[in-house]
Amino acid sequence: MSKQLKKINKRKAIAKSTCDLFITKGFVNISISEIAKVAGIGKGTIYEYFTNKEDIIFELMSCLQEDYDPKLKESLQNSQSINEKIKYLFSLYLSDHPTVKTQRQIYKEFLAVTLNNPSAAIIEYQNNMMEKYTNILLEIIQEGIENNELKESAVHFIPSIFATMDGFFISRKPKDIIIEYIDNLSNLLKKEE
Amino acid sequence: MSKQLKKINKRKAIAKSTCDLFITKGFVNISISEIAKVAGIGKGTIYEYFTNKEDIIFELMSCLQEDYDPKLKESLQNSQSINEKIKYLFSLYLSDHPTVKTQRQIYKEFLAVTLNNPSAAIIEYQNNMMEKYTNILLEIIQEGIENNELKESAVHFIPSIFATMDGFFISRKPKDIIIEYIDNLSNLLKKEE
Amino acid sequence: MSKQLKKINKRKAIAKSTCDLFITKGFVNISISEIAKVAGIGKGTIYEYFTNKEDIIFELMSCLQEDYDPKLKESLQNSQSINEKIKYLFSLYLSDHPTVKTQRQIYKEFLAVTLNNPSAAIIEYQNNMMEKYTNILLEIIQEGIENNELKESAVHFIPSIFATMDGFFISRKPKDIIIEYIDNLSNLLKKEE
Amino acid sequence: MSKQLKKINKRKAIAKSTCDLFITKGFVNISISEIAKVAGIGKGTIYEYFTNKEDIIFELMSCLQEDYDPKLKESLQNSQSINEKIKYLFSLYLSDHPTVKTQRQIYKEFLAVTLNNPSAAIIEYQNNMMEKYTNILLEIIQEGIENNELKESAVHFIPSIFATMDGFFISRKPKDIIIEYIDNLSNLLKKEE
DNA sequence: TATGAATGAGAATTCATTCAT
DNA sequence: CATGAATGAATTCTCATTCAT
Repeated sequence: MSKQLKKINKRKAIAKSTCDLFITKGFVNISISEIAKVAGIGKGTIYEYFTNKEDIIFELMSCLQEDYDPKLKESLQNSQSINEKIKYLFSLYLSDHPTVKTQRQIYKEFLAVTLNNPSAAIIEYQNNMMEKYTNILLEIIQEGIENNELKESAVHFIPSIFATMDGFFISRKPKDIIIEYIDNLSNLLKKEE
Repeated sequence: MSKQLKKINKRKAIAKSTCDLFITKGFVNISISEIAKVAGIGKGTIYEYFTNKEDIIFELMSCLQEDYDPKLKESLQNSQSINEKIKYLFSLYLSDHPTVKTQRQIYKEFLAVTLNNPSAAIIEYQNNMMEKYTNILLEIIQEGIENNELKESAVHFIPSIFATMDGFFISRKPKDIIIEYIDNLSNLLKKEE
Repeated sequence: MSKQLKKINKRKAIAKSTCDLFITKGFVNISISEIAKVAGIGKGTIYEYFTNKEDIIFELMSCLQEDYDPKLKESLQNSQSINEKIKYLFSLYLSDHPTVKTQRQIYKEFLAVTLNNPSAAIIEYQNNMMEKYTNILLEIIQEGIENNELKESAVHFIPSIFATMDGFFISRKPKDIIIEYIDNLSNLLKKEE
Repeated sequence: MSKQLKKINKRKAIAKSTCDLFITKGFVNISISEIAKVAGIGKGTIYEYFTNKEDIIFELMSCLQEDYDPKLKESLQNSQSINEKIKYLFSLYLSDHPTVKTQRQIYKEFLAVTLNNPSAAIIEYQNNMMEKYTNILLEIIQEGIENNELKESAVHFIPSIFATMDGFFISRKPKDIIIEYIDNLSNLLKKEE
């Protein structure tokens, strides 16, 4: 393994080891000392791999996506219906699977950080992430339109859907409200025959 | 003026005086010392009127709503169409009026605080606020249904619309995206003839 | 009632009203605000009657003695044996009577203050108090010697007995240890026949 | 020197460096800033070695005992008579040696802290300390009994003697009073022939 | 490369006391 | 007389970051 790869892997390992801590105490209430402790390394070593505290949660977000995305891709490929695909795409907001719940909580911490310190880098990161998932949704919906399952206007709702998810999410709406919303929107966008 | 009223008014005055500071630097980056300075009072005096820093932004939110709500009510009463009413209701997210822009930025700070410290009190405050505006939207939409302007299913989208607004908001989507969304949704919910 | 007497009485009343507070929280953990609150007066008014916080606990000590001393005197007069008299004299350290327990706890707070801030005035106050009770003990013991109940050397132990009581007291020794000590010393000082 | 040992030693060094400060101003009147200053370290560094202010005076007490105990042991071993041994045992309360005077004053501060904040940990610490010296006294007295120098009842006075010392101490009784007491008690406990 | 000891600026909060009403 | 609003100095403690080893 090259030196650089080794460094990248350690960076990932450190970030992942902080996961529980972020969830339990929340980003703002965690100190570098605590992070170093759970990572099993020295305080100074943190700064060999990260430029600052925020850098860590971004890496963590990336790691979680690295885990999440292939699974998502697979789920999407195995899905038959549009409905099913959408359900998988939004599993971050809905799933009760422990792994996903963890990812969801980290995402909340991430959102809090982006609100507290909206630096250019953060905004870009956030936009890229949003774009990635939006594109996936776009593909699903376009497929639905091509299959005559969805109205053409469905495409206009793509940018809003993730916004709605985030909105439900930050106001802590229960899962069933979210599902209801997806169902209602699906009905509305379904091609009537 | 009674003593108690005087105290309430001063509390409001202090909260309002911090408005610019919250917008410029953001809640987390402000110290009590700075707040006391812009309020023109001693550090200790802050604690005569507020139990802690968060208390201040809640009071500020309340003050802004106290100013905002009567204007909103008036605007709604003077509006003829449903579209217009909805536009007014969402003006917090859209208006370029300096006062509203200020309110919008404070709302963002407020959201950040709710994400950082989701205490029971905060969640309740947030829920009450959400409920208030949701009820207004409900009235507007029910009126539209009664007037045969909207589909009955429109009522199902009420809980999601504020979520969508918040979602657009926290991901810093530009105004026109938001307007586009409202228009698209309006079209979809419009009763077809 | 003369103006001055009125003032003195109010001073006493304020001091007494703080009694529970001192016991519950301890002198160092109490603020003037709290004192004013339980006294049912304004914060500023405290300074009309006391020069500072310590002044209050001294007044309180005095008040408690004013209540305690006549009762003690009466008990001593009604006692037949020396043993009984000594028991009454040390009731501050021993009694389970609620009133006395209160006095005991206040005495502990008082001791803490004298250790923290051994000003000349405090030391004098403490010495006077000690002298008063020492003299009572002296009388009791001299009576015992005259009655041929006690050895003459008993008189030498007078200064030490209160010290021993205080020592047991500050190291929180249980009541039975203290009683045992008194019994042992009594035996030792008893005139052998 | 191992890292841990280094840390322990620095902890001791810091505690010892504060000694004069505690004596001059008293525990309650000292700030962490002052402590850091006399220790020649940064304010934050204090918290690398101590959990709080009280922790420092406990460490200081321990350090002084570490110095005191071997000397005491030696003195006791070199002593011939019981009287002499007792005198050494109580030297903390009596000696005019500068080192011991310092230890005495720190002990007073320690007592003040125990009265102000009678936490479980403090009480335990205090009890252990008391037990240690009580056991030494017990050995001395038992030896005296075995040698037929002391009455058997002498053993009953062991628990009280340190209490008496502390009592004399906190009411600032002069040395000769304390010596007189020891002499009187010795006489009383001496086996009569 | 890894470390953790050292730090001092800065945080929130408290509080005895004053003084205008 | 009584008050309580106002205060700012002072307090304890935190923490991201640096740097010598």
